Amino acid sequence: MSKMSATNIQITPGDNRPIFKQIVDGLRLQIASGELAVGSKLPSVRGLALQLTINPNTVAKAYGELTNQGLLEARQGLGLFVSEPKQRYSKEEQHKRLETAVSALVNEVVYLDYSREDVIEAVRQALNKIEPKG
Amino acid sequence: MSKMSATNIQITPGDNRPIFKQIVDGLRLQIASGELAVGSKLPSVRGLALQLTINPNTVAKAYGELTNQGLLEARQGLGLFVSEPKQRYSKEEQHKRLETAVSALVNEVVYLDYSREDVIEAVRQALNKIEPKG
DNA sequence: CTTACTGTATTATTACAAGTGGTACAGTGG
DNA sequence: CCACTGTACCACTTGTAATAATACAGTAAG
Repeated sequence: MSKMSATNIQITPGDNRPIFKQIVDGLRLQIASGELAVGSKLPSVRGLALQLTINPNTVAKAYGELTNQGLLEARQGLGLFVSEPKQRYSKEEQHKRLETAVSALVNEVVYLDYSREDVIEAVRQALNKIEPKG
Repeated sequence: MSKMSATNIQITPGDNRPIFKQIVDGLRLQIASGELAVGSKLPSVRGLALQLTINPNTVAKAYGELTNQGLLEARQGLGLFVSEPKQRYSKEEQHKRLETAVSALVNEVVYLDYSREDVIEAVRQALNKIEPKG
């Protein structure tokens, strides 16, 4: 009963993001949506690397990133666990990140044949998928 | 009367995007908003490089990217001009790009202390800024 | 024709990120 | 002790970003 950690992380070769980034993003979403509950244990660095057939260092890099972000906590010798999310950005930093992310979105879709409402609706649906009670 | 091309492109050192990407994004937005009208001439590769104190090759790379995207057209020996925007993505490609862009946004803001409505409102305002009659 | 401007292409070099591979170490639990 | 954890290195390869220096064909004006 020790193999409770089978996160549905998928590495898609067609993705333009680096592997470690795909892992970070994937886990962030799973944690945000509650699919990965607070306190649950993650697959080991070597285990997930074996499962995804990638290098353990790549997994470690992703885990380290998430640990720095405060989403994971390590218990020495035991493994990594999902921790209580805590806000570590200042008001200004948060605003800047929101603006940057929004600008990136607008830049991407500005020449797509979608109306403003189409884009906004897509954002709304994506947000609703993540945390039904956000 | 030949110096009509003073695009307000700015290279911010704090930006995590590469220089050529900043130029591409900046020009895309200026063209989309009409700030750079169709048919207007762009600063020369060497001129803009001098103005931004960057390498001409970097400007050429950005211009080449925009030309590939169909936003610019070169008239041999004369310079680059903003061309009529033409859609070159399939329905599926457009949908994929929208979804990818939206996912990236959601990933960025999911742990920021903003409500769904806050995020959507930020997107709406950013879209309104771009093309008032989109 | 000459000169000076356009975009474009090529080659070289430097710097850095991403990924793989291997090794090592401290802490934990059987 | 032994097998498992995360973490930290080091070396190597690959690809991208940026700078630098040329070179070439087309255009316009003198």
